[in-house]
Amino acid sequence: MSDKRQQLIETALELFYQEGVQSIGINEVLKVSGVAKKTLYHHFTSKEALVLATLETRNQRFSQWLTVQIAPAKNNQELVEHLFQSLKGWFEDRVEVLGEFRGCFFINTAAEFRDSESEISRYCRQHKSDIKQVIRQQMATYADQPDETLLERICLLKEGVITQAYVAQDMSGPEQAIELLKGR
Amino acid sequence: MSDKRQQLIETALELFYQEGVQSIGINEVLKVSGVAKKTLYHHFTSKEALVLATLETRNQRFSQWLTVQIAPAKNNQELVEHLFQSLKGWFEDRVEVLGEFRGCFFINTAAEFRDSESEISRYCRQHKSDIKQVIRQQMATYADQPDETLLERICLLKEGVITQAYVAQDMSGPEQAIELLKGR
DNA sequence: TTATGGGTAGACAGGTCGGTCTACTTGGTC
DNA sequence: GACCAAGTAGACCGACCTGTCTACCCATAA
Repeated sequence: MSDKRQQLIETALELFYQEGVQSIGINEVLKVSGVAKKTLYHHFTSKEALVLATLETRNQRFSQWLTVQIAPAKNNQELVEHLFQSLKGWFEDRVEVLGEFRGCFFINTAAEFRDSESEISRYCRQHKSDIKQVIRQQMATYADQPDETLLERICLLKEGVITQAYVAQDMSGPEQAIELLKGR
Repeated sequence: MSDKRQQLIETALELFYQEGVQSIGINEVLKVSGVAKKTLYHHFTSKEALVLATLETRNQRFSQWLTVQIAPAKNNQELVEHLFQSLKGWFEDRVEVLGEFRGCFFINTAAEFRDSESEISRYCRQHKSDIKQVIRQQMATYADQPDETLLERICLLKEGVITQAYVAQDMSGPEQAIELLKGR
């Protein structure tokens, strides 16, 4: 992948995540990245293609980060602890690779593109199942049969804590989720 | 309130909720409502003022609907049951007053307006505490001291089930939330 | 040297955006 | 009838949007 292509994606991802895909036009991406318009259209057929590339980059980055965060977990209790404490670190801007917390890029982007059959919405949906798979795979490192019920609950609470942190500016979700899952 | 003002809010709310605030320009609101532009600016100083009016209308509508749905609850277990089954009905388009399900208008709008200090974001935040109060008040009808921990958990799971229903198109959240809260 | 690929600045096009304004109509009240 | 409030159609404005295109440059490989 070329330097310019990467530079465009990085710049666009940062701007889109902070401000919103529809709030940032391609001229702003070009101005901030210092790349020429023709170069942008050399690498991407449209703004949508650029948006999808930012989603893919974010997906890989988030998946990798989470994979590392939960890797030490040797049982379900540790998994829950690692996962939600990691999310808390994200909300509190302690994860540089994920940028200043502005909620979940995928939730936000799905909100901006309401047509659930659009490629962008479908990609956001895919991200959610990708993350579920990341968690399931970690469960599989210490259990023959991952606890599917627990997995469902973790994913449900994950959406809850993220949304609450962003919309309500309430960062207490992770501790609550940990306590709640201890009850089972 | 005048007929035209009400007509503008209703039309804008429907369009904004289905498509997104930034995806619908005022010219589209005018075309669909059949109201003249000068009339719109007679009633609202700006598009933002119209957006805030739609948020208020939605807030009242959702609060009222939820109040009615959970009114029969005589204990925490019933409250949880009524609340989450009501949400499920919403997701499955069984609540006409809330329109075709497109997630939470407040979550979506907060995603479209990323500046958390904007009036719009602050209103979305306010909505979340208003709904929390609706639930707390219902708890107070059958308990001297509402269970604040349960209330927190309900709100957390409420965000989770809504987000998951919208982004992941997974409507199984409410049953999971009910089971999870039974464990406490 | 030539060809190719990647890149530059930025003008241009057609369209939409939010908001302002002209000129006029209608209905109700005094 | 005069006045006021609410309303109409829609032109206009400046700004911004996405995408196309001209004319040109630079580096590398053959």
